Amino acid sequence: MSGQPNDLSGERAHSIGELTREFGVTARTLRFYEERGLLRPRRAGQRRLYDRGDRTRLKLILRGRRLGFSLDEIEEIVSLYEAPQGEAGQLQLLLDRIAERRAELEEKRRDIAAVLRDLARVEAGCLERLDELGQKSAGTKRGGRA
Amino acid sequence: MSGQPNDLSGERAHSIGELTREFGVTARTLRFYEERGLLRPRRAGQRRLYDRGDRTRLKLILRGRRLGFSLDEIEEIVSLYEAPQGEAGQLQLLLDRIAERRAELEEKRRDIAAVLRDLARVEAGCLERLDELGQKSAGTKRGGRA
DNA sequence: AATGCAGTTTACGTAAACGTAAAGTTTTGA
DNA sequence: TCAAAACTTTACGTTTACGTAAACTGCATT
Repeated sequence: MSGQPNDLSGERAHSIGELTREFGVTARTLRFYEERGLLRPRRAGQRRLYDRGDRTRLKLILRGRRLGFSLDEIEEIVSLYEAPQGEAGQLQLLLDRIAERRAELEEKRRDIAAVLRDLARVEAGCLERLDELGQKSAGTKRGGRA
Repeated sequence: MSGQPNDLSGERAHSIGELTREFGVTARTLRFYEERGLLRPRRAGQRRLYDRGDRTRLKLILRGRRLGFSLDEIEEIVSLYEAPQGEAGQLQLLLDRIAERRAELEEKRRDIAAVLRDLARVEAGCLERLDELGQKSAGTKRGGRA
């Protein structure tokens, strides 16, 4: 019903070229991530085939990249999502790591808020100044406020 | 009243060593930022002296760094804060650049929210699982729920 | 006078994250 | 069928953001 013989996922897999277009990354980048162990597409002969899971992972990777995490950190974060159903000790460790990451993310969030606030300030100054200029230019044309 | 002869700022300037301790960066980093034009401490002979303005700039730089901006981008962002009081065309350009940066920052913000949401999910799963384990262990000790 | 500390310049080294080129294979459309 | 397009591996190159080492200077102790 869904196409290829061993289409277990119920969805069509994608070639590397399709991925590059969809996500705006180069093939080199995708191969590099695979080399680093961040992606593990299956193969059809030599060719790589990316299924839904691979695409999900890629999204996570790029998200981390935009936030300035290193690939090592991204690997750690992504691994948190796919953590094994360990016993109590493992689970506690996992919770600890989650807490650490959360703290970092919240720092980043504060940083963003600060920059946005500063930008808003500069913008306000700009607008004010523009307004002044508008007044003056209007005055020049029409003879001023008197 | 405030100390040194040419203390125009009304505050004491800091040596490079003090800065490294205060901000947790190496002296190499500070010199590198200066080489890149991101910082311009004044000098007392050879020695660098960092005043309040330099420290403010450094804070901005490190903030940008934590958010994953390149030093080039950081330079651009910081320069927005200290933009000249240009004429209308300049001001409009400035507003455009502010808008661009704001868009990026808001994407980052969404990314952060997404990661935090995912982490919360994993955490919830962990806690649930821990709870189950607690139940079982209690059961083992006390003979179970019946 | 000697030592040590904090700072300086100069310069080569390095890790991360890819870019780029070469050379070969496989798929696909005319 | 056959050439272009898409993909493969291998390998060296490049940029960014510093690290690290060497050699020098000035100042404060001992």
